[in-house]
Amino acid sequence: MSSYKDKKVITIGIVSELTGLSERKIRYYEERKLIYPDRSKGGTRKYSFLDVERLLDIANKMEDGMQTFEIRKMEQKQMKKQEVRERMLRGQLNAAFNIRK
Amino acid sequence: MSSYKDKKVITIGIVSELTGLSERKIRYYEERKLIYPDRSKGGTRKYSFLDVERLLDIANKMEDGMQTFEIRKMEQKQMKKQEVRERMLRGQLNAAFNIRK
DNA sequence: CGTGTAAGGAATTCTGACACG
DNA sequence: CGTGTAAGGAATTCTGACACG
Repeated sequence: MSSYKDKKVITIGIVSELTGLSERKIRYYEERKLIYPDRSKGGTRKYSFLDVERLLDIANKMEDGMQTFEIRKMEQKQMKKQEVRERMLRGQLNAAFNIRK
Repeated sequence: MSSYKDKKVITIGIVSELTGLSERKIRYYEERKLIYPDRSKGGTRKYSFLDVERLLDIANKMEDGMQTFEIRKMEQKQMKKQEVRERMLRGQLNAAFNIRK
Protein backbone atom coordinates (compact mmCIF):
# COMPACT_ATOMS: atom_id res chain seq x y z
CA MET A 1 0.00 0.00 0.00
CA SER A 2 2.39 2.73 1.17
CA SER A 3 5.69 2.70 -0.70
CA TYR A 4 8.79 4.84 -0.61
CA LYS A 5 7.02 7.32 -2.83
CA ASP A 6 4.59 8.25 -0.08
CA LYS A 7 7.00 8.43 2.83
CA LYS A 8 7.44 11.97 4.08
CA VAL A 9 11.16 12.09 4.70
CA ILE A 10 12.59 14.91 2.60
CA THR A 11 13.41 18.35 4.01
CA ILE A 12 12.50 21.52 2.21
CA GLY A 13 16.01 22.37 1.09
CA ILE A 14 16.29 19.12 -0.83
CA VAL A 15 12.79 19.47 -2.23
CA SER A 16 13.86 22.87 -3.45
CA GLU A 17 16.83 21.31 -5.24
CA LEU A 18 14.75 18.49 -6.70
CA THR A 19 12.04 20.79 -8.03
CA GLY A 20 13.96 23.96 -8.76
CA LEU A 21 11.39 25.90 -6.75
CA SER A 22 12.38 28.37 -4.05
CA GLU A 23 11.60 27.44 -0.47
CA ARG A 24 9.37 30.48 -0.38
CA LYS A 25 7.24 29.13 -3.20
CA ILE A 26 7.02 25.70 -1.64
CA ARG A 27 5.84 27.13 1.65
CA TYR A 28 3.40 29.38 -0.13
CA TYR A 29 1.79 26.49 -2.00
CA GLU A 30 1.28 24.85 1.35
CA GLU A 31 -0.38 28.00 2.65
CA ARG A 32 -2.68 27.81 -0.36
CA LYS A 33 -3.60 24.22 0.48
CA LEU A 34 -1.92 22.68 -2.53
CA ILE A 35 0.47 20.51 -0.58
CA TYR A 36 0.56 18.96 2.88
CA PRO A 37 3.96 18.10 4.31
CA ASP A 38 4.38 16.36 7.64
CA ARG A 39 6.27 17.97 10.48
CA SER A 40 9.02 16.72 12.73
CA LYS A 41 8.66 17.22 16.47
CA GLY A 42 10.77 20.32 16.11
CA GLY A 43 8.52 21.63 13.37
CA THR A 44 10.61 21.13 10.23
CA ARG A 45 8.63 20.14 7.15
CA LYS A 46 8.97 16.68 5.64
CA TYR A 47 7.91 15.87 2.08
CA SER A 48 7.48 12.69 0.04
CA PHE A 49 8.55 11.98 -3.52
CA LEU A 50 4.87 12.16 -4.40
CA ASP A 51 4.86 15.69 -3.00
CA VAL A 52 7.84 16.48 -5.20
CA GLU A 53 5.90 15.26 -8.23
CA ARG A 54 2.90 17.31 -7.20
CA LEU A 55 5.08 20.37 -6.88
CA LEU A 56 6.45 19.87 -10.38
CA ASP A 57 2.89 19.63 -11.65
CA ILE A 58 1.93 22.76 -9.74
CA ALA A 59 4.94 24.57 -11.15
CA ASN A 60 3.81 23.72 -14.66
CA LYS A 61 0.34 25.02 -14.06
CA MET A 62 1.67 28.21 -12.51
CA GLU A 63 3.83 28.74 -15.59
CA ASP A 64 0.70 28.43 -17.66
CA GLY A 65 -0.72 31.37 -15.79
CA MET A 66 -3.04 29.39 -13.58
CA GLN A 67 -3.71 30.73 -10.09
CA THR A 68 -3.37 28.71 -6.93
CA PHE A 69 -7.09 28.55 -6.24
CA GLU A 70 -7.71 27.31 -9.78
CA ILE A 71 -5.19 24.57 -9.30
CA ARG A 72 -6.84 23.59 -6.06
CA LYS A 73 -10.28 23.44 -7.68
CA MET A 74 -8.92 21.49 -10.60
CA GLU A 75 -7.54 18.87 -8.25
CA GLN A 76 -10.82 18.64 -6.42
CA LYS A 77 -12.53 17.99 -9.74
CA GLN A 78 -10.03 15.28 -10.52
CA MET A 79 -10.78 13.70 -7.18
CA LYS A 80 -14.50 13.79 -7.89
CA LYS A 81 -14.05 12.26 -11.31
CA GLN A 82 -12.03 9.51 -9.77
CA GLU A 83 -14.66 8.89 -7.13
CA VAL A 84 -17.39 8.68 -9.74
CA ARG A 85 -15.35 6.27 -11.81
CA GLU A 86 -14.80 4.04 -8.83
CA ARG A 87 -18.43 4.15 -7.82
CA MET A 88 -19.52 3.18 -11.30
CA LEU A 89 -17.00 0.41 -11.51
CA ARG A 90 -18.09 -0.96 -8.19
CA GLY A 91 -21.73 -0.79 -9.30
CA GLN A 92 -21.00 -2.71 -12.46
CA LEU A 93 -19.07 -5.33 -10.58
CA ASN A 94 -21.87 -5.73 -8.10
CA ALA A 95 -24.40 -6.07 -10.91
CA ALA A 96 -22.28 -8.58 -12.79
CA PHE A 97 -21.59 -10.77 -9.80
CA ASN A 98 -24.65 -9.89 -7.77
CA ILE A 99 -22.53 -9.08 -4.74
CA ARG A 100 -24.01 -7.57 -1.61
CA LYS A 101 -21.96 -5.89 1.07
CA MET B 1 17.63 2.87 -13.92
CA SER B 2 17.79 5.09 -10.85
CA SER B 3 14.52 5.22 -8.93
CA TYR B 4 13.38 6.91 -5.77
CA LYS B 5 14.99 4.14 -3.79
CA ASP B 6 18.46 5.27 -4.79
CA LYS B 7 18.01 9.01 -4.40
CA LYS B 8 20.03 10.38 -1.50
CA VAL B 9 17.59 12.80 0.02
CA ILE B 10 17.07 11.80 3.66
CA THR B 11 18.82 13.51 6.55
CA ILE B 12 20.34 11.56 9.41
CA GLY B 13 17.67 12.41 11.94
CA ILE B 14 14.98 10.84 9.80
CA VAL B 15 17.17 7.86 9.00
CA SER B 16 17.58 7.43 12.71
CA GLU B 17 13.81 7.36 13.14
CA LEU B 18 13.29 4.99 10.21
CA THR B 19 15.91 2.52 11.39
CA GLY B 20 15.78 2.94 15.14
CA LEU B 21 19.55 3.37 15.14
CA SER B 22 21.24 6.24 16.96
CA GLU B 23 22.90 8.90 14.83
CA ARG B 24 26.14 7.93 16.47
CA LYS B 25 25.81 4.38 15.16
CA ILE B 26 24.90 5.54 11.68
CA ARG B 27 27.93 7.80 11.49
CA TYR B 28 30.12 5.06 12.87
CA TYR B 29 29.02 2.57 10.21
CA GLU B 30 30.01 5.17 7.67
CA GLU B 31 33.42 5.50 9.30
CA ARG B 32 33.74 1.72 8.97
CA LYS B 33 32.92 1.91 5.25
CA LEU B 34 29.60 0.14 5.49
CA ILE B 35 27.55 3.00 4.13
CA TYR B 36 28.18 5.99 1.88
CA PRO B 37 25.84 8.95 2.20
CA ASP B 38 26.07 11.98 -0.03
CA ARG B 39 26.72 15.42 1.37
CA SER B 40 25.01 18.74 0.86
CA LYS B 41 27.14 21.79 0.10
CA GLY B 42 27.00 22.60 3.79
CA GLY B 43 28.16 19.12 4.70
CA THR B 44 25.00 17.47 6.02
CA ARG B 45 24.64 13.80 5.18
CA LYS B 46 21.98 12.60 2.76
CA TYR B 47 20.81 8.98 2.61
CA SER B 48 18.62 6.96 0.25
CA PHE B 49 15.93 4.42 1.09
CA LEU B 50 18.37 1.80 -0.10
CA ASP B 51 20.80 3.07 2.53
CA VAL B 52 18.04 2.71 5.10
CA GLU B 53 17.55 -0.92 4.05
CA ARG B 54 21.28 -1.50 4.25
CA LEU B 55 21.36 -0.07 7.74
CA LEU B 56 18.57 -2.39 8.85
CA ASP B 57 20.55 -5.29 7.47
CA ILE B 58 23.69 -4.08 9.20
CA ALA B 59 21.77 -3.72 12.46
CA ASN B 60 20.66 -7.35 12.21
CA LYS B 61 24.16 -8.56 11.65
CA MET B 62 25.48 -6.49 14.54
CA GLU B 63 22.83 -8.00 16.79
CA ASP B 64 24.09 -11.40 15.74
CA GLY B 65 27.48 -10.44 17.13
CA MET B 66 29.12 -9.80 13.79
CA GLN B 67 31.83 -7.12 13.72
CA THR B 68 31.88 -4.26 11.25
CA PHE B 69 34.87 -5.57 9.33
CA GLU B 70 33.15 -8.94 8.96
CA ILE B 71 30.06 -7.31 7.56
CA ARG B 72 32.20 -5.37 5.11
CA LYS B 73 33.97 -8.51 3.95
CA MET B 74 30.71 -10.39 3.66
CA GLU B 75 29.35 -7.72 1.35
CA GLN B 76 32.46 -7.82 -0.77
CA LYS B 77 31.96 -11.54 -1.19
CA GLN B 78 28.36 -10.99 -2.18
CA MET B 79 29.55 -8.51 -4.78
CA LYS B 80 32.02 -11.01 -6.17
CA LYS B 81 29.42 -13.74 -6.35
CA GLN B 82 27.15 -11.38 -8.18
CA GLU B 83 29.89 -10.47 -10.64
CA VAL B 84 30.65 -14.10 -11.33
CA ARG B 85 26.98 -14.83 -11.91
CA GLU B 86 26.69 -11.98 -14.35
CA ARG B 87 29.84 -12.95 -16.18
CA MET B 88 28.60 -16.52 -16.57
CA LEU B 89 25.19 -15.39 -17.69
CA ARG B 90 26.71 -13.07 -20.25
CA GLY B 91 28.94 -15.87 -21.48
CA GLN B 92 26.02 -18.21 -21.92
CA LEU B 93 24.02 -15.59 -23.75
CA ASN B 94 26.92 -14.89 -26.06
CA ALA B 95 27.35 -18.58 -26.72
CA ALA B 96 23.65 -19.08 -27.38
CA PHE B 97 23.29 -16.17 -29.75
CA ASN B 98 26.87 -15.96 -30.93
CA ILE B 99 27.07 -12.27 -30.14
CA ARG B 100 30.32 -10.35 -30.35
CA LYS B 101 30.84 -6.99 -28.68
C1' DC C 1 -1.76 37.42 -5.96
C1' DG C 2 2.73 35.47 -5.92
C1' DT C 3 7.29 35.89 -4.50
C1' DG C 4 11.75 38.00 -2.81
C1' DT C 5 14.23 39.34 1.24
C1' DA C 6 16.22 40.67 5.85
C1' DA C 7 15.57 39.32 10.88
C1' DG C 8 15.89 36.67 14.91
C1' DG C 9 15.35 32.48 16.92
C1' DA C 10 15.01 27.53 17.18
C1' DA C 11 15.95 22.82 15.49
C1' DT C 12 19.28 19.95 13.18
C1' DT C 13 23.70 18.38 12.06
C1' DC C 14 28.82 18.26 12.23
C1' DT C 15 33.41 17.14 14.12
C1' DG C 16 36.80 15.75 17.51
C1' DA C 17 37.32 14.07 21.97
C1' DC C 18 36.77 11.62 26.32
C1' DA C 19 34.81 7.55 28.54
C1' DC C 20 33.99 2.64 29.20
C1' DG C 21 35.18 -1.80 28.22
C1' DC D 1 35.53 -2.42 19.19
C1' DG D 2 31.21 -0.13 19.40
C1' DT D 3 28.67 3.44 21.33
C1' DG D 4 27.13 7.20 24.61
C1' DT D 5 27.72 11.96 25.70
C1' DA D 6 28.89 16.98 26.46
C1' DA D 7 30.86 20.94 23.64
C1' DG D 8 31.00 24.49 20.40
C1' DG D 9 30.11 25.88 16.01
C1' DA D 10 27.96 25.84 11.53
C1' DA D 11 24.14 24.76 8.34
C1' DT D 12 19.20 24.42 7.96
C1' DT D 13 14.61 25.68 8.79
C1' DC D 14 10.81 28.42 10.85
C1' DT D 15 7.64 32.38 11.33
C1' DG D 16 5.86 36.98 10.65
C1' DA D 17 6.55 41.04 8.21
C1' DC D 18 7.58 44.46 4.68
C1' DA D 19 7.94 45.30 -0.26
C1' DC D 20 6.30 45.36 -5.02
C1' DG D 21 2.70 45.01 -8.06
